[in-house]
Amino acid sequence: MRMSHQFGQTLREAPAEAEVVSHQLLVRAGFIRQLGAGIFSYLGLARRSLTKIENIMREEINAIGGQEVTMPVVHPADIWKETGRWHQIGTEMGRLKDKSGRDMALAMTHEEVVADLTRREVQSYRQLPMLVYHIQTKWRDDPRPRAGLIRVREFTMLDSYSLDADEASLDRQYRAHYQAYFNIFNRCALPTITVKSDVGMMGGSLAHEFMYLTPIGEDTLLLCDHCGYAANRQIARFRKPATAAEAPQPLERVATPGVATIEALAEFLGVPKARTAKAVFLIASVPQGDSAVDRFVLALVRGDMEVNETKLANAVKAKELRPAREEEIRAVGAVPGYASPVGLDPRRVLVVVDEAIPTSPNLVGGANEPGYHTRGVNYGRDFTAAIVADIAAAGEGDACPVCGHALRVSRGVEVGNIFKLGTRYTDAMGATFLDRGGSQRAVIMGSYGIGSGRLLACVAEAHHDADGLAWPITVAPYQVHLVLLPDAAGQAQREAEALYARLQAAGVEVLFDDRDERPGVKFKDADLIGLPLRVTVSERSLKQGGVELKRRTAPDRAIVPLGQAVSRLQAEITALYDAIASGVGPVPYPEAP
RNA sequence: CGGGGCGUGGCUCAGCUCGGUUAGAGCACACGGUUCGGGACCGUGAGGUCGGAGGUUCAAAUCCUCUCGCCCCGACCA
Repeated sequence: MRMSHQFGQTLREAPAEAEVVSHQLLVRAGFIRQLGAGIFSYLGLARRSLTKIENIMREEINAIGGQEVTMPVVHPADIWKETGRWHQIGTEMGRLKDKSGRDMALAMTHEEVVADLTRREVQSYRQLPMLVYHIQTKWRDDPRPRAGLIRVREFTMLDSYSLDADEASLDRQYRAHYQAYFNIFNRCALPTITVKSDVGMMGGSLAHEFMYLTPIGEDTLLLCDHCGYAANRQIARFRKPATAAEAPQPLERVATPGVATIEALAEFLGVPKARTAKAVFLIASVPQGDSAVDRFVLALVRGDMEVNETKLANAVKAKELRPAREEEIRAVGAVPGYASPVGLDPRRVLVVVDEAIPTSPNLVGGANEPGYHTRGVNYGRDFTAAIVADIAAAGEGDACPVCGHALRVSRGVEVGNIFKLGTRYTDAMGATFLDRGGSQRAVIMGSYGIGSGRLLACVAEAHHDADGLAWPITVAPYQVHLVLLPDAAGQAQREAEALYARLQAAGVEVLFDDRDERPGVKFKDADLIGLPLRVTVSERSLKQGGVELKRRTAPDRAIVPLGQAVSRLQAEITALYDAIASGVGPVPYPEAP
């Protein structure tokens, strides 16, 4: 490609709205342009990198038995109504009507389409297992797109769907993806870890997320450096410090004027926070049939802990949780700041307590009366809960649920995830097969996804310096940046043109800077675009005996004779590929629960 | 959706508080010249419904109302 005719120019300054470095650099280097909030065009350079990423995805998924298909971006709403997600999913789904007024949906994901295909195509266990995948556009009307390509509304995703006759077979496909995904990320030179994750709107029984650790990440992760436990904060467990067993004390009302927080309460009464109970009020929207009903929830955790809303939502099977408003709290007879489940009407309040509450005797709770608390509150004797579950949030320094060592908090970007879905979609849509014994059963599904644009952005985050991008060769839009610095005699031009032709003939991917620009501009642009290898042809280099070769990530420059330039570049390219290949290999599958 | 911020040539911004000539600068772009290995210099030039609509006023980029868009912070996801 000749830069003189490259569509899209480099920018000296990034647009003011670009905050994260991958966004700034991808825009400045001419990879992407924004059309609207979370909507981007991908120019030539980005397109080439994305194609490389997607081909890596194809190779790895083909290698575990995947068959590439293409499923539609626009769906009749009917299939989404069949699984109930038409109603369960809110504003995030893009909805439209066709000319006849029929409800249509923009694809957010493709479980419904896969299940529909499956019920048409699969009749027998003899056809299973199968794995279909595609690389296709999705639309999710995210409430808050941000950070360039990290979080967008229209995006392209590799998603694969496994179809199995039994759990053991699903498990094999799940594990195959676990490895294949690491291969994909390793081949893109993006360091990732896996964490156990919430199953969210997908449903299902087991899920892992692949995380690129970075402070700009939106997910909070809990990691154990000792045993390797890793989980998204949404579901992270931890060992809760036990409180000493003691005989139940009688209830005692104490005046605590102006003491409305746990901090203040613990200090006022001189008790540890672990001896207090914290009540949090929320309104849960719980699906019921095609609609949802609001439940008033009192969540109770010990004062030394926080409520984890994802865990709580799962415990009450809510699709949505929001904090209760003050008047809603008063309406059930509780008092903000002095609340307690003791004495509340269980018909109006769904009481959910953390699992640590029943084993923590003689807590201090609110008295449901301004300015008063109650000592000696005991679960079972003074109140009970509709649900007892783990609803407390893990945080920095909490004890690892597996080995007890301190957990560490880190931020990460979710670049991929894998789900064991089970039969949620195939049951709903009647995708069944006849098993060996002749009985009809639902196909068991798994779904697995990687966002290609987000992956590209993460690679940019991981590989750049003060001068610009520095692509790993597997993702770089071109392998070689050929820089021509013209001379008066025209020799450099002739040699550069000849080298450009020979490199192309040899199958080397070259970006040829043939523009009429000053050297400084060309070098700055080369660094900004970040191709792995740079070759300069100039009067100076020719005098020194050939062309100048430089790696983007190293300061050294070498003069290579013209006759050896192609073979030397090929050797460099091979070496760069080999270096990345050496980082690809089997990873252990975490067997621990 | 709640909170905050910003919309002025392709990009970065000034001008707005206190209304008043033809709305400015740098970068980028075109032409001429001098330059030519790390984002050159001089000259000339082109390019702007000041996001949009309505209002106040003799007069609006500037004040008011509405509206659209974008960014950031909190509840969701590849």
